[in-house]
Amino acid sequence: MNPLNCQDSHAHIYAAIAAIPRGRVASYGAIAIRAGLPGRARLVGKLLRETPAGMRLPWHRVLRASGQVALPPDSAGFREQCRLLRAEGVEVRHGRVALSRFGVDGHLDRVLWGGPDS
DNA sequence: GCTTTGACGTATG
DNA sequence: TCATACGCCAAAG
Repeated sequence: MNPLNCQDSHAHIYAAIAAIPRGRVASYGAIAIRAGLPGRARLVGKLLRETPAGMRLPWHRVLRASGQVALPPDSAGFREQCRLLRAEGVEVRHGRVALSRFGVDGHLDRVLWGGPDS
């Protein structure tokens, strides 16, 4: 395979995140899987960390598998994420979201997220 | 080139 | 619910 593969991975990850419906959330692992990189959730986090501010990406919809926000509770990013989520109608309790209700990778919804038919 | 670090995940107790 | 252990891999030192 090409050494340029990692670049390709980035594109897939961005696409996966951009595909999260408004008012829903997805875990890093789910993003990784959708990007064709199972088991590489850390790469997703790495990428988001390095993502420039000018990027129009719904990064706030990406949470841990536990539903917890992956940023330090005392950081500005944490508050920003909670704010953006609530603005979309997602309930955030003590830095956590009920994936059973809002998670795209939950049980509801390969249908909701996968697209029209997948 | 080896070691450490990290916006993670799953398994166990 | 919390803590510990291990797997994963790119980037930085």
